[in-house]
Amino acid sequence: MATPSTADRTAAIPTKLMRVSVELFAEQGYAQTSVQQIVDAAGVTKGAMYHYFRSKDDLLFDIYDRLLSLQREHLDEIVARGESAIGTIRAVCEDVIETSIDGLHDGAVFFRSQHMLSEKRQKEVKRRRREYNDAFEAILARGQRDGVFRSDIPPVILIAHFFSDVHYLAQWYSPGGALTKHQVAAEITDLYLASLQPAHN
Amino acid sequence: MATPSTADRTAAIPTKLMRVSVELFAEQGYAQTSVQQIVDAAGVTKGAMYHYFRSKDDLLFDIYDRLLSLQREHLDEIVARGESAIGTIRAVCEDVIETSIDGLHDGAVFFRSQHMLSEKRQKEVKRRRREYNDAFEAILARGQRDGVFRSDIPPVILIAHFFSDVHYLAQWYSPGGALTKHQVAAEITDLYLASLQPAHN
DNA sequence: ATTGCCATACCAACCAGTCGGAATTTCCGC
DNA sequence: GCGGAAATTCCGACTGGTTGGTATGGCAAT
Repeated sequence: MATPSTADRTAAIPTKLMRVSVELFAEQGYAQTSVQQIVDAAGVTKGAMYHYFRSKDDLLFDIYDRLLSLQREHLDEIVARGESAIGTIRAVCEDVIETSIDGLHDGAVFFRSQHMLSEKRQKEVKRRRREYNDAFEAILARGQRDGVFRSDIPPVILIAHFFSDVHYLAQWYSPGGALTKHQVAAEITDLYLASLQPAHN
Repeated sequence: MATPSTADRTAAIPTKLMRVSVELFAEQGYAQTSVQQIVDAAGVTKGAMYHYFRSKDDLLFDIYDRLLSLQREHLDEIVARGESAIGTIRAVCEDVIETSIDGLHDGAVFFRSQHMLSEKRQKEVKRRRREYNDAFEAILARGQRDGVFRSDIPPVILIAHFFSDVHYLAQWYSPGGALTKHQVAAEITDLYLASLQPAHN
């Protein structure tokens, strides 16, 4: 049959809604995007949307949930490899950047629309981000014990110095440009690792 | 007299409105802040606000205008000193960070609410930011010619690597914490300069 | 016939911006 | 320095339009 099965259809609509809403949120911002726009762009009606999502807020939170889960998953996998501190940091750094480029839209929404979430969900997002931070800090600390990372700068600054690049990506990187994501990931990682080196005497 | 002079009064209300609106925008976001909230917090009414500002948009743009002008001014002053490329970059870097910390609220609004501005004003903001970028890039290029900065990484990445830290500041830095702004400025600048160093052989 | 899926019509809430006018200050001729 | 007209500053009720969310009902499948 030409028509998709029921299971495909019911799965297709929520997916379509999420894809479309991310794009619109990234382009226009969460507040500037009306539910009507979303459902129009997705080719359905409000009835369908409110059947699958309890609120517009849910649509936004799902973006966060997806990204947070994905990054956490990747981090755990890389740490589990048991490489050296430098190797681990390099792998994490490159992976996060490439992943962020793959989902540039998500990233843009992520960093701009936190305060649009309900108090409760903001807390949730913060908690999971802190978890990620802590895991990252642990790798840094290991490198410092091993003497391969500088210890003269507070960890909080070292961490911020890394995440700032990831945040900023959506502000300047354009997939159509001259730089491939692998290049960007490798080069930013290089810069970061260079700044982590202990002072040479 | 106990009552302030006329000149003070007429200047006081727009100033108060701007101060209050920055705080509210930073806390709740531009879209989530109603004009009513702003005027209530400022202790005036809508009539007063719409007497001094043509729209809510104006209130937001003024924040951008102020910050953009200030930063540009500082940059020009530092470049005019005619120091070495390294010295200039260091001074610019430290100054931008300290200035950003002084106006953390402004920064938070700045980086989150660009898309709330009218198309025209977004263009204007972009233009002025690009001007700043170009001036910054010129300093980098000079350092590369002098051989004190690495040349194996595209300037656009070098620039992004710097601005990302400034952007991210409002996300993690808290003025009440253990770190002074001078410390933070000096240490982030250190990290940046370390990553700029040519590969040692 | 009952249940999940979705369209259409509708609503109550809210919000940026307006408007007529009141209060106050500034200006100016004398 | 004074009287009053003109201009400025500010008030607050009101409006047109939009929005997130709901209620009702039809349709298809089990």
